Amino acid sequence: MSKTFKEPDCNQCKDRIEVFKVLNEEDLKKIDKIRYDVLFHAGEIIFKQGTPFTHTICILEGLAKVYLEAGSKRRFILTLIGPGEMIGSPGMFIDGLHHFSVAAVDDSVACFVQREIIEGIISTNNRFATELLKRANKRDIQNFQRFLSLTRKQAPGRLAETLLFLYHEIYKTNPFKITISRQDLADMSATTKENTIRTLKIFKEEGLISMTGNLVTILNKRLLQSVSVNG
Amino acid sequence: MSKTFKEPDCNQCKDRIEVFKVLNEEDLKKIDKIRYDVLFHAGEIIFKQGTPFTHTICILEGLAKVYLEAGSKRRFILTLIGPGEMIGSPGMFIDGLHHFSVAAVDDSVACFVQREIIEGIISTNNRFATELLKRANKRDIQNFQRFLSLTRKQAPGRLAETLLFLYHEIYKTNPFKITISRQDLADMSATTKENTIRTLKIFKEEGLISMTGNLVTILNKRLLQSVSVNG
DNA sequence: ATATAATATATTGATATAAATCAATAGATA
DNA sequence: TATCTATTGATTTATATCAATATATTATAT
Repeated sequence: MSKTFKEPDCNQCKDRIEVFKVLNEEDLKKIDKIRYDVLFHAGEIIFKQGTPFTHTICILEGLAKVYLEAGSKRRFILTLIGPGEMIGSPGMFIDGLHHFSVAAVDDSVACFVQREIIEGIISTNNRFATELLKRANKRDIQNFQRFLSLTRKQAPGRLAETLLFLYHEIYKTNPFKITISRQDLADMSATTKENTIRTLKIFKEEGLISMTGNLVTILNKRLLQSVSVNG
Repeated sequence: MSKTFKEPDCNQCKDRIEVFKVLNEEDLKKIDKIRYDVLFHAGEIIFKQGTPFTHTICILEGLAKVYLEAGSKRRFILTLIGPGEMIGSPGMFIDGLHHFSVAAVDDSVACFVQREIIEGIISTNNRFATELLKRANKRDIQNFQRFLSLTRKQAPGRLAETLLFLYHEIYKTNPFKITISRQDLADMSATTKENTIRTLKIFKEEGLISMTGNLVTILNKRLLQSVSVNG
């Protein structure tokens, strides 16, 4: 963790972060007053699972991974988050703890807002509460998809899904240069790094993708999608 | 689906359903006015995934399973629900569709409340909205646990978890007579019925449980818990 | 700045194993 | 009697694990 600074104002985020669109002048002022930005270097931890949940964050620049850990074993990456999303914590209203860890993948700037401020707005601005409920529902639906992926698909299907997610949701260009490691790809696809590498090789041999170093090109999106869907 | 009737009033549910505790007189009146009960026989479907989400339900009597389906393949049981919980749908505020199916396991009575009424209360009673957010967070935390179970534990660990869930959350006595099938046990543990039966046999041989027909006795809870935790 | 050492990440191969699948039979329920 | 659920056995297979090497990245010293 390094530099603490403060510059972009909240109106920018009102435009680009879905749940903030319903905030009024007053709400934004409350946030703007106490918010601050922190620069994280690639690899640094932003939130640690199990620690007190004191602030929500928004990634203003860069990319972060949100993941579950348990014991010393394997990690499970819930999602990657770039600019445009607020990261709260399911610990809000429950035990006041973080239930996942968040780490910077690229050098990233995160905006910190005290949890109490957000809770206050929830209790006074009903549209905001409703917006958060909507977001929770979206997350539920995504989680359901994830359950089906984990129980019905085999590893190649899940890896194909991960690659399409990276293309559609994160890097948005083709080809794209991944900044996450092979281990991260594995942790997103619920498999091992060895298996991931082997499967990527097969994808290359079958002409689904090309991949040199960290530059990925999706060559046959239709087929990749078919692998993703049919498992 | 059979008999439509109406008798118990909402005050009973205000006491026993967490999210209803914050409802005021007026809210309860709105609900009481339009609610109705339906008796479902064991095996009958209450909600079908993909159909319009028109009513929330509460199970007043009996037991229901909430599950995901995809294609003709395997099902994934998200949870079992008895009296004391409201079943909404993540389709609320999103696409107005059900994203899971619900079926009666035992003969069950379900109370139906029009979705619009619930949505109306959300928009006027902030405490209710907050209560639902809290519930969404709880669900998130449970989902995280589930993700870890699916990715880190092997089948015996997940089955042990299922048995303990049945004991702690559903039947609450020991021994308990399960009303769900072996296939259901498998669908809760993300494995096959054959594997489930074989693993139950091992649990019996190792003195963790005894099981004759559908009567389950947890003999060594400590060890069963250890299997559940360590996978 | 450049070379070299040290460390982390990526890759390939060989092996072990949990668990799915297929198949047949037994038992329970309608 | 017929149909659905449960059980046991044999076989296959996806994938984890272990082990070794290669490549890339970072740190350190000259």
